[in-house]
Amino acid sequence: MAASTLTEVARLAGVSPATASRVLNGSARKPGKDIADRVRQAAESLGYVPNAQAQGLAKSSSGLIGLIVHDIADPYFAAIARGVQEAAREQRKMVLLATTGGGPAEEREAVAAFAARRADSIVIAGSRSCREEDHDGNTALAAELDRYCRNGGQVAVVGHPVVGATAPEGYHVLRVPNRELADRLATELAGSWDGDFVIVGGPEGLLTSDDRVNGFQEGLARAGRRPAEVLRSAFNRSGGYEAGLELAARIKAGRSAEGAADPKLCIFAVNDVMAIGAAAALRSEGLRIPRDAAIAGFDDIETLRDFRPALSTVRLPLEDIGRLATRATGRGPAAGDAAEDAAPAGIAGEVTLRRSTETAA
Amino acid sequence: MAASTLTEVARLAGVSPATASRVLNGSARKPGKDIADRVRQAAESLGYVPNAQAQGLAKSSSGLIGLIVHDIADPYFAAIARGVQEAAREQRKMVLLATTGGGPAEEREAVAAFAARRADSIVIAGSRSCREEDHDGNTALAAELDRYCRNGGQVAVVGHPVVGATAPEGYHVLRVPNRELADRLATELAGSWDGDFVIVGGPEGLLTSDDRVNGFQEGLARAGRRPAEVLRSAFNRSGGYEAGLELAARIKAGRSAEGAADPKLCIFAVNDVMAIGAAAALRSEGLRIPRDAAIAGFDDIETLRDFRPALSTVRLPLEDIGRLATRATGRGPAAGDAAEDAAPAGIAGEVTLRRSTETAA
DNA sequence: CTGTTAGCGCCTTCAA
DNA sequence: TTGAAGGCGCTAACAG
Repeated sequence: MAASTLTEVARLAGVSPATASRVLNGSARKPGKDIADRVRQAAESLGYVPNAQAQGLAKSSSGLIGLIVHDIADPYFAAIARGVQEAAREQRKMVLLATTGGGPAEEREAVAAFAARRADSIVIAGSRSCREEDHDGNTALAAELDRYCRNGGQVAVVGHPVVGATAPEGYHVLRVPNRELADRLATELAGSWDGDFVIVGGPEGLLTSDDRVNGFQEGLARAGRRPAEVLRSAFNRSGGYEAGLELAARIKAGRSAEGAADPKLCIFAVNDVMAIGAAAALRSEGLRIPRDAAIAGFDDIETLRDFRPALSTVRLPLEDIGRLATRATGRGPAAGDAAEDAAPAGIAGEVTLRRSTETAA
Repeated sequence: MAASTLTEVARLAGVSPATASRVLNGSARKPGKDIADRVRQAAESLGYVPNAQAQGLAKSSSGLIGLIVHDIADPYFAAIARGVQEAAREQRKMVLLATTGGGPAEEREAVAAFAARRADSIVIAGSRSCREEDHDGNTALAAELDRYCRNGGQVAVVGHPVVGATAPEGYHVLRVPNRELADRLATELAGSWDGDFVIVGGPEGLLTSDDRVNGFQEGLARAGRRPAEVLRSAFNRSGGYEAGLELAARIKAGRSAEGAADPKLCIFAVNDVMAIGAAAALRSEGLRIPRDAAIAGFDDIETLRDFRPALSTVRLPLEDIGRLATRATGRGPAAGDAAEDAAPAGIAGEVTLRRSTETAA
C-alpha cells in the first residue's frame, strides 16, 4: 500500500510539509495563491491521496460511523442503513458495517472493533433482548459501550436502551413507539373485525417484539376484546411460516368441527416479514386471505407493498429512523444530555389498513 | 477520543511498549508466560483497546474492505452485501459501505475515499454504464481504480469491468452470466408460450440490463421467434411500473379491437423489482397475471418469493457473488493474475419458471 | 505567511 | 527473550 505522501508532494512543490498540508486540507491559515497552486499541481501529478489513517491518528478522530445490524439483507435493516448512509454523507463521514445476527456477544465484538477503529459514533439498530441467556452478554455489551462513551464516543441505539447500560455522556436512545402503534393497530382492527385475534410474536424477551405484543393486547383490552393468544417463533420469515402452519391446522380443524359460520381469526404478526411468512403458510394449506383469516404485520417494508392481498401494517419511517439516530450522534455533544432523548422530531408511525384485513368477503 | 495506550499498559505492567505489543498482538516472538499475564492483566484493568489507525499506519494496511453499491436498501445489493460481510468476517476485516446511486462520479469519489482510508480491497457491485454521458465519469473512475491498484489495492467488480480500466495487477472481474441466463430463459419461455414477447429494460447503456436484453433476444431468435420490442425505463420498481402502465394500455386496446382470442403477451422485465412494478401496474389497470399477460423477472430476490402469482425469474446466487468477489481480493496476489478471472467456482444461475408465466388459463 | 519541531499510537529492526 | 530507537504520514503548536 505505498502511495505518495504529503512529504513527497511538499518536496516536489518545494515547500514544507506543513504548508502542503495547509493547502491540501482545510486549515485556518491560507497559504499564498501562487504557492497553493504549485502544491496542488504537485499533488495532482503525483496522484496524491491523503492517508486518512494518519490524519485520524494526528487529530484523533476518524470520520467513521459504525452501524450495527442483525442482518443487512433484511429489508428492515437495509432501509435503516440507507438512512444512516444519508446522514453519514451529510456529516462527510463513512459508514462501517457490522452484521451480528442479533447476539449481544457479537454486538460487543462489533463495538470493540469500532472502538479500535476510533469510530466517531456508533449506531445500533436491531432489537435488544432481555432474555436470561443474554444477561451476561448484555452486561458485557453495556460495559463496552460505556467505555466507548467515556472515551468520547457517541452512540445511538434504536428502540430500547441496551440492557444495563449506565448511560454516561454520549449515549442516545431513539425511542420507537412500537407499543403505542401496536395499540392503535389493535384498536382499529377491533373496530372492524368481529372474530378472535392471535398474535404471532418473536421469542419472548426480544424487546421490540414484546412491545408490539403488549401494545396490541392493550389495544384489544381497551376495545373490550379478550386477550389474544400469543404464538412464539423466530423473528423472521420462517418463524412466521411455522406459526402460519400451526394456525392453518387450527383453522381447518375448527372449520370441519363446527361447520361454516365459525368466528374468523385475525392474525397479527409482529413484523411484516413474519406476516408474509404466515400468509405463505396459510396459502400453502389452501387457505385464503382475508377470506379464511385476516392478517396484519408491522413495519410497512417497501419491497412488500406490492404483495397481494395488500398487507395491513403499521408504517414506520425506517429511513428517517436511521437518519435521526445518526444525527443524534453527530451534533457534537450538544443536543441530548444523557439518556433517552425522546424522539427528537418524533418518530411517528401510522396504522395502514389494507386488503389483508378487510372484513367484507 | 482519549483511550489508554499501549505505552500506558506497558508502564503499568512494568515492561517496555515493545513487549506489551508482542503479547497483546500476534507476533512471532513469544514473551514469557509470567510477563505475558501481567501485561494482559494491565491491559484488562485499563480497558485497553488497540488503536487500529495507529496499527494501520505502522504496518500500512487497514483491515478494511470497501463496498460500493447503488443503494443498500435495494434487496439485490443488500443480498450481495450480506455475502461480502461474510467473506469479510472470514478474513477478519470490516466493511466500509458507500452508496453511490450508480453514477461513475460518485463511484470515483467512493474509491478515492476508500483509498484514503487505505482499504485493503474494494468490491464494486452495481451495473456499469457505457452511456455517452458517463464517458468522462468512467474515465475518471478507471483512473482512480488504476491508481488504487498500482498502490497495491485489490479491486473486484461484479459483472463487467469498469469501462476503460486498464487492468493492472489486483483488478478482478467477477463475471455474471447474465446474457447466457437470459438466453436460456427466453428459450424455456419460448417453449411454452405462443404469444409475443416484450422486454422491459433499463436505460440503454446499462451493461447488466443490456446483457439481459440481448441474451433474451438471442434465445428468442434461436427458438425461431421474432425479436421482442424493448421498452426502456428506470432500472427499478417505478421504471417497471411505468412500463407496465404503457403495456396495460396496449393490451386493453388490442383486446377491445380484436375481440377475445388475441395473442397474449409475455413480458420480460430485466430484474425482479421491475417485474414487480410492472405487475403492479397491470393489476392496477385491472389485468390479471398470467391470465391477461405473462411476466418474468431476473435475480430471484428472496423477499419477493412470496409474491403471487409466483414470479418466473432467473435465480442468481447473490450472496455467493458478494462472497466470491470479496474472496477474489483476499487471497493475496495469488490466484487471478490480471484481468477477467472467469467465474472462479463458476457463478451459476438457474431459470426458474413459476406461476406468472404459466400458459394454462 | 512559511518552516521547524514535536508528537498521535503502534510496530519493527536492531542491540543487549 | 527483552528493551531502545526510528519511522509510518500527518497535524499542530511554535518560531522565524
